[in-house]
Amino acid sequence: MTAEQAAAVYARLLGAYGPQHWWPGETQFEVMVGAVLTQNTAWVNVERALAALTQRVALSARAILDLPLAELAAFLRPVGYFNVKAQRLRALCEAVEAAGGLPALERMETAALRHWLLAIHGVGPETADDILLYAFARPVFVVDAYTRRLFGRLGLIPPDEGYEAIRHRFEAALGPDTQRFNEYHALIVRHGKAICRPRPRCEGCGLRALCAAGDADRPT
DNA sequence: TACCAGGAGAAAA
DNA sequence: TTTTCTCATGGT
Repeated sequence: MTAEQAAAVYARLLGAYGPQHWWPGETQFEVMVGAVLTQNTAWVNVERALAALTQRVALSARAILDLPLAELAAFLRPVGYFNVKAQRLRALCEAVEAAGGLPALERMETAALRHWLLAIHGVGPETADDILLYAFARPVFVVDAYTRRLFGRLGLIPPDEGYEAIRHRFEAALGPDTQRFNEYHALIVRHGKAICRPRPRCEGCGLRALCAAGDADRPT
């Protein structure tokens, strides 16, 4: 994918949907919590769980750690995988507390912070990059299922390429630009929710004219 | 009824 | 090392 292609898709998406002003979280810590809870889950269900949780306790690492695990899981029922996510959220909170809180994390270099995040149980590459970009404003491109689907169909990334390779591809094409990474990923998700669905195949997708050769999964 | 939703980790091959 | 399975509720 060339810089021109990356810029062209971005311009199309921005023109179609306008600025998205992501992430839909009020505070730095809420963004971190939301990143874990939204794993393989629609955001509307994350909002339900967050509303239930914050009605009971303040949204802080300490307050969440003080909740019994079963009670925390009960609040997380709307997001699905609630037993798994209760453990993952607790692991995140433990790590934040052990690190000395958010100010200590803010002072870390991006590579070190990413390494720290990936060492937390339940934080994989996408969740780590969500947190880096949207909670810490670091220039890291987030690759998710929508990104793979759209750019695979456009023929701009190989269908079986790994997470890191795709991330580097975007970062090389766009240059380190936190604001653009933020908006670009939000627009990809918006497009994915609206049009670029798993099936039927992208009918009516406004980006079809950009489709290149070589992807069996792209629209016909 | 079947599929999908802003994944990740464990287990199996 | 790579692939498959499991976790699970809620909406369409």
